[in-house]
Amino acid sequence: MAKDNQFVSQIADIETDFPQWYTDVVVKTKLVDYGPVKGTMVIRPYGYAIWENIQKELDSRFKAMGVENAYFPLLIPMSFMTKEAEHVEGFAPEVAVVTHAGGAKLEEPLVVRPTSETIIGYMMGKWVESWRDLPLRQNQWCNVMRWEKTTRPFLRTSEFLWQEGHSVFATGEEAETETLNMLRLYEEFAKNVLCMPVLTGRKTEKEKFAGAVATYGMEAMMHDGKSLQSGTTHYMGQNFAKAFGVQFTGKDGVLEHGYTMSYGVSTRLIGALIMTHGDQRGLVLPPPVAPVQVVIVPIAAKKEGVTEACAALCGRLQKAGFRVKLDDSENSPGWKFNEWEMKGVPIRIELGPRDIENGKMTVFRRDTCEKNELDLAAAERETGASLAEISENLYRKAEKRMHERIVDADTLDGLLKGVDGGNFVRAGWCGCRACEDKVKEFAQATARVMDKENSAQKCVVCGKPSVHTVLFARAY
RNA sequence: CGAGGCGUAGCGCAGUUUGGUAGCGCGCUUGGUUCGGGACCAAGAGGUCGUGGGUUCAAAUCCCGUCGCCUCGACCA
Repeated sequence: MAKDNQFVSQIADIETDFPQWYTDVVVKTKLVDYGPVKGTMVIRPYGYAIWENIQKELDSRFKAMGVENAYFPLLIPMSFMTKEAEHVEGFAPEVAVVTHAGGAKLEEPLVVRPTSETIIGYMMGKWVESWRDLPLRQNQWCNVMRWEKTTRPFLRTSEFLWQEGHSVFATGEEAETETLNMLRLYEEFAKNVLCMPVLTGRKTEKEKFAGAVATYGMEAMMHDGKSLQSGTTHYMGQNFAKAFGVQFTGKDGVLEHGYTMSYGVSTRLIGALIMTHGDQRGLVLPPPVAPVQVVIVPIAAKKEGVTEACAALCGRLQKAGFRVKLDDSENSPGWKFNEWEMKGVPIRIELGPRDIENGKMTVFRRDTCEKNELDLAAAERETGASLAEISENLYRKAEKRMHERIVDADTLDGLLKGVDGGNFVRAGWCGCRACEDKVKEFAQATARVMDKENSAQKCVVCGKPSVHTVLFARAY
C-alpha cells in the first residue's frame, strides 16, 4: 500500500487539484507532448489511436446520412473572411495570417483557416446551380488554427484536429432539420462511443457561432462540475449563401439562395472523455475508443507454459475482434498493473501458473478496480461481456453524477452557490444580454444551452418574466 | 493580453541567497537473481544549466533582453 501511494503521488490529486491532475495524466500516459511553438501539441500514438477510433465511428455515421468526405485548402484569401460581417468580427482576433511566401510579400494576405465556412461557401457557390444539385452534404477531416490566449492539451490549442461538415439545402426547414439531426447524431455518438452523457440545446445570441442564425451545442459535465462544449451545429440561414453567391434555380424557375448549416467536433472530445471518466489512478478509457481494450500481463513468465498460454490467449482474443496487447516486457507485474491502469485500459487479464493450472484467468476491471477469477475457456465471451458492462457502467455513473449536479436557482446568489458547489444551474432568463453579462460577472458562469421548454417563472437576474430556461455553468 | 510561478541528464528535482571541478533519485545500458500490486545486486553511459548579450580572472549562480511551459483572470471547438 505504501508503494501504491507512492505511485499515486505521481499524479496530482483529482479532487483538490483537478487542472494539474489533467495535465499530469495526459502527459504521463503519453497521449500528448508539447510542441515547440506556443499552444501546439504533438498527439502521440496512444492519443492519436483514440482519435482514429473516434473518426472511424463518426465517419460511418456521417456516411449513413449521405455525407461525403472532401478536402478544402488550408489557406483562405483574407477577402473571403470579410464577406460575412459577423463572421470576420468573431474570428479576426484569433486568426493567423500568412503575409510572406516565396521570399516576397503577398499581394493579398492569406488566413490559415480557423474554420472553413468561407472557402467552402465559395466553392459551393460554383457547384450549386440547380435544385437538382441539392442537398449538398460534405465533410472534411482537417486541422484548423485559432490563436488562443491560453492553451491546454486537447481542450484548447492553437492548432487542433476536427471534422467540419457543411451542407446546403433548398429550404430553411431542411437545413434546420439537418442541424438538429446532426446534434442528435453527436449526442448518440457521445453516449454510445464515448460513454459520455451530454446536455444539448440552443445557444444564446452571445454564445452562438459568428455568422450563424442559430447555434446548438452539446455540453458535457467534467469531473469538477465545469462544462465543456463538446460539439456544435449551426444553422446559417442564407447568411453565407448570400455572401458567397450560393444560388440555385428552383423547380419554379426562380433563382434563390441556398440555406446552409455546419457542424463540428474536435480532438477536444479526447479531453472531454478524460475529464469525464478519469479517476485518481489516471485515465479510464471507454471500451469503444480505447486503443488497447485488453492487456494481458503474464505472471512468472519464465515458469513452464506461462508465455505460451499468454500468447495463445492473446491470439484468441485478437481473433475475436478485440484490441489486445500482451505486455511481455521485463517490468515487474506490479509495475505493469499500475502503468496500464494509469493508461486507462478497460480490462487487464493476469495469467500465471496458478491460473493456468486451474483453467482460470484473473480479470481486473478498470472502472470498478475489482478482480475476478473467470474461466479461461470462456475468455472471448467473458471479455465481450465485461467490455459491454464497462461501457454501460461508465455511462450510467457519469449520467447519475451529472443529474445529481444540476440544480435550480431563482436568484443570483443561488446561482453562484450552485456553480461554486460544482453544479450546473438551471435558471430563468429574460433573454436580454445585460442579464446574461451580469451572470458572468457575478458568478463567472455562462449560459451553456437553453432548455427546449421554458419551465422557469422569472429571470434569475432582473426578475422579469422568464423567456428561456437556461443551464448556466462555469466552462472550460 | 494582465498577475504569479517555473526552465539544470529521458523524467522529477537540489545547487542560485554568499560567483570558484555539474549533483541526487528514478529511468536507460550490460550481466545475474527475481516475478500474484511499481523487485534486488553489481558494473556503466548520459548535461550547450531554455536562449542572446553584459559584468568578472572566473557565471547554472549577478545584470539586461528574449523564448517556452504551468496556474489564475479576460477571449474560445
